[in-house]
Amino acid sequence: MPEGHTIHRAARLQNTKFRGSIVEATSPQGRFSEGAKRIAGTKLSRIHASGKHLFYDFESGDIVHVHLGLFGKFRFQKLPAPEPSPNCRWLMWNETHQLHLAGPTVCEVITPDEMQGIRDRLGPDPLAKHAVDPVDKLVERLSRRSIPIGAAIMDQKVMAGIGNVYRAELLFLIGQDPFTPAKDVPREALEQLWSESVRLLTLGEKAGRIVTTEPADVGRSRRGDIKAGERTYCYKRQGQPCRRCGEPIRRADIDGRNIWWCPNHQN
DNA sequence: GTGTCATGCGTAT
DNA sequence: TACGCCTGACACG
Repeated sequence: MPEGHTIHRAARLQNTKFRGSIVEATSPQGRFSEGAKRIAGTKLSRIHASGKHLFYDFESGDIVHVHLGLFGKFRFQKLPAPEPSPNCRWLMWNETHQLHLAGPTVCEVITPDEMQGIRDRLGPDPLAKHAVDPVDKLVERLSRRSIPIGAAIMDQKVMAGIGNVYRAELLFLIGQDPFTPAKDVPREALEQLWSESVRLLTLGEKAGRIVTTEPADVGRSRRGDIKAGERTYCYKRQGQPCRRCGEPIRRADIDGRNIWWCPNHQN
């Protein structure tokens, strides 16, 4: 389930077991054999995330760059662990734990310069520790663009880490029509967009899942009680009543991806 | 078993 | 706008 929260969570959890240790590595599926051979037996300094990109810094200067794409999945297992699946692209382990990666869009060894290039191309990341003037950057990147705001915030150069679920939920929460041209969205709304994205992705990073609803809106008393099917306001809810006003949620297509919204109070 | 869809993104047309 | 890549879950027969 890879939006930015998943990637930052992976970095945080994997650091607890791998940071500072000598690791071994293979590529059961074969497509990362050269890379695995290169890092095997070396020290992993730290793991960090930018938007949906994960970076594994090795003491040698090599960096493993991973992007999960739509299908990529990690299994983070205590040893002894089951045999890796045949489609495992990258298997990495130390004395106590193993990391099993399957189905990523990207798994490659890069240089620090290449990593910097990737990071430079990303917009502000709501989960970055010290984002500098993020709202100014949003304003700058959107002020001349006539594409719908719903398309713009999926562009990782505008904002890093937002995917299709958070897109729908963020626009719902700030009451913004997804089809408004990006340049016509007032700064005030972009300020809200930023603060809500920080709040929601932080929640998602902690919980390990996307939950955007408030307990009161789904008839519960505590966040911990929110069940599957009650965790979003819009996402995949076409035809169902808006949790805030009862209006049927609508669905449309923006650039080949589904978007859901409440036509009554997103405008 | 087959077909469809999915929380992504780069490249070609 | 379409297609390719990569996997898994689910609906349907």
